[in-house]
Amino acid sequence: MNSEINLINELRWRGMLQDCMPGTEEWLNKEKITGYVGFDPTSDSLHIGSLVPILLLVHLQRAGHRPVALVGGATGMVGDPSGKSEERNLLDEATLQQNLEGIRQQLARFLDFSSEQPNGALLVNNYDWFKGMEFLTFIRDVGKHITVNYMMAKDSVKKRLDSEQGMSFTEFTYQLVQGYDFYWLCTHHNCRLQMGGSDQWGNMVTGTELIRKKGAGDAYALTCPLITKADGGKFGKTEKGNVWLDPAKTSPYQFYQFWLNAADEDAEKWIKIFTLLPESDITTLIESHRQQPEARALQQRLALEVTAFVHGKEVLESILETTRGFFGGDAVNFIQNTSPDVLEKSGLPTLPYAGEWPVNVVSLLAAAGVLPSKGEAKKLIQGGGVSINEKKVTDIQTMIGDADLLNHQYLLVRRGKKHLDLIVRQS
RNA sequence: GGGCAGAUGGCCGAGCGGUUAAAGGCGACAGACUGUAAAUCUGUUCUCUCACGAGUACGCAGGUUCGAACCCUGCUCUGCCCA
Repeated sequence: MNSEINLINELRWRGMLQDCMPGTEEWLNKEKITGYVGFDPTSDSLHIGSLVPILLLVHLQRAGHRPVALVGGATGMVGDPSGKSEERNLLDEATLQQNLEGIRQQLARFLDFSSEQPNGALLVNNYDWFKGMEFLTFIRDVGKHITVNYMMAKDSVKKRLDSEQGMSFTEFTYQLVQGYDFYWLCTHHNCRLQMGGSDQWGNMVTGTELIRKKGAGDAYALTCPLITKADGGKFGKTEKGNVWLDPAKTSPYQFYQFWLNAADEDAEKWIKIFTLLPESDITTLIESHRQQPEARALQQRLALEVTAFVHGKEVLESILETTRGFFGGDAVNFIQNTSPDVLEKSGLPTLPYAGEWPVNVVSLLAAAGVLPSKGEAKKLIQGGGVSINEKKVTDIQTMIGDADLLNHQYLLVRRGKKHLDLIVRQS
């Protein structure tokens, strides 16, 4: 815990500061404060996109301030229109509960929640203060302070008002609901800072406005840029969908691969944002990477740090070993000389197969689940995209039998260049 | 309650009686080139089939026709406008 860290400077050089309200920096330097970030319980796991707000809290705590993580049990029932072109579906209460629990557990990894710390983290759920709230109370105590004119001026609202889709009253009200969160935290925990992605700016400002109007004093807001990819694609997506923090949803091996595959340009930005490495180390890394981009030192370090941060050092070890084995040299040889234990722990996708034997490649790939159907398997093979045990399969008639098994049970299937699956034969 | 517009493949968006498994774009996957990069070029992209082929599909349900995503009827949903 280093209370000498200047939060704003720290965020600034890392490229994590998009905007902050005037006076925020002076105020942060003057005293130890409490700040919060809200998380959306739309799924039972956080994904790497939410890693950014998590890191905002981590930096906050490292700078000696108290971080509060708010899970939106109430707001999740409403749905934030920011950045959404369509009205959102409402979640039912049971799903929401389950999602909250999942998120709660994940957050505990990254923040120090111990109550002995003067700046120990706090986890709150806005459902707790909204569940007893009555409609009349809300419109009298909250709605009265903010004009509709003010609310309509927000980008998120304006955009939807102009669209054909329109916007429901529920979503329109969202900024007030979130604003009240801020007010509640301000009055109950003296929390006067809200942080979040830049799409949250409007909502956050409404909160500070509400706090001021209700006579609770000054409050501040700080946003961080949304993470982008150099090629314009969506950050945090792979062909399998979102990259999750939950190892059951995205295996640590895939997680590691995601970062390792970062484009050069992205890697430079991401290593500042997603790791806690000091500035001097990062400068050196970037420098050496520019000298020798093909060494991929930057991507490797990025993948290593983030994987260790999310999944722990132990898991990382086996991933590194597996990755070296598979991409470094002789993958077939590697499998033959590696204990099943290591292979498994790395989270390399293993697929059991217990069907007919010997078997046609196409049937095998479909049956084992490497590819969704025989048709797919065939197309890929014909396109030259499949190899088994590092030998390209050229003929869809190829038969696979005992002679092909590694260690009497494994088949290494490579789809494209970098998708590996291990088929395990069950006899 | 009244008027208007609309509902097409993962998304956007053409089609408006046969040659439409449905143009084009985006996205996605693969190949070549590379550094497990980016950019570029090429191929694939409803399901099943080695293939010939077959089966499903254009909001839902019926109908007219030799033949319908396209025409008719009813319904559902969405948006806009009026009361």
